[in-house]
Amino acid sequence: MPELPEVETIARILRPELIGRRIVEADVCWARSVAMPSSKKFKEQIKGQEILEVSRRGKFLKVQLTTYDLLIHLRMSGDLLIKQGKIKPEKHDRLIVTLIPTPFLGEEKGPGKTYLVFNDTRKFGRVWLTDDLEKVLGKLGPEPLSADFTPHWLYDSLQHRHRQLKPLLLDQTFLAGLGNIYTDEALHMAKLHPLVLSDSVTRKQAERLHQAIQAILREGIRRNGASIDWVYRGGDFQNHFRVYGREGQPCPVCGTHIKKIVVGQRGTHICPHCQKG
DNA sequence: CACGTCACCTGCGTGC
DNA sequence: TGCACGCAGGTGACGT
Repeated sequence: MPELPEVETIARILRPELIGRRIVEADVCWARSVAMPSSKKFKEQIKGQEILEVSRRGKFLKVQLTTYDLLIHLRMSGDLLIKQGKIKPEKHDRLIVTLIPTPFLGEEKGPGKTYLVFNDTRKFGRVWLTDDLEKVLGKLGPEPLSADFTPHWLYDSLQHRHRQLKPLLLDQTFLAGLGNIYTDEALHMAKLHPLVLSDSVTRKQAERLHQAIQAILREGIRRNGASIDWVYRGGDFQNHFRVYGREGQPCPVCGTHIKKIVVGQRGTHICPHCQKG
C-alpha cells in the first residue's frame, strides 16, 4: 500500500509518540510477519530496548533502538497505530509492542502504557530486528528527495539500462520509494509514456522526469499521503490524483480521457495525448 | 540482463 | 442472496 509519502507521513506521526519510550514486551500475533530473526528471538531481543529515533528509508520505516534497528515494511495493506490504555487486539493486528516512558521502569506502576500496533489485513508486511541495517536496506537505490538524486544521475542511470520506464521506476534497487500511484503520476507530469525504453530518454526528458518525481512526492507528503480503500490515515492526496484511478475521466492538462493499460502486471494510468509512446 | 508468471493474503465491487 | 471472478498502494522466487 504505502509508498514513500505515506511512510514519511507515518514516520512523522509516530516520531514524537515513540521517541524516549522503552519496549517492555512484543506480542507477535502472526509469526510470519516477523522476517528476522525468529519470532522467539525477536521477542527476547526487543525487550528492554529504548526507542532513540524514528525515520524512513525508501518504503521502510526505521525505528532505531538501543542496540538494534526495528525495520517495518507495510507492503500492500500494513498500517501502524498508536494506542493507549486498555486495548483489545483488532482482527488484523499482527504485532503489538508495549511501551512505557523511560523513567518508569516498573511495568505495573506509573502512567498508562502505550502500544505500537502493526495491523496488516493481507499479511504481506514484514518487520526485521537487526544490528546490520545493510543486510536489509543494502540494495536500495537512492532516496529520490536526497542530494544523491540529481538530474544527471537519473539521465546517466537510464542510459545504462535497457528497460521500460515504469517497471524500472518501480524497481527499489534503482530508486527507493516510488510505487504504482506515484510512478503513474510522475510519468504523467513528465509527459513520458510508461513503456518508453530507459536508454531512449533524452537529457531534457530525464530532467523533466527528475523534476516530476520530486514534485509529486513532495505534494504527496504535503498532503499527508493518500488514503484509499479501507486504509485511511488522514491524508488527502487521493483527491488530487491526475491519472491514477481516473480511467475515463478527463486529463487535467488536456482533457483527453485517461486510459488504463497493463504494464508489468500493474494497472497503469496514462493520458494518451500527453504521454506518447 | 530483462521480462513474464506465480506466489504470498484478505476483502471488496461487479456481474450473473 | 449467493457465488465466481477480477482487482488492489508490494516484492521475491522462478523460468525463459
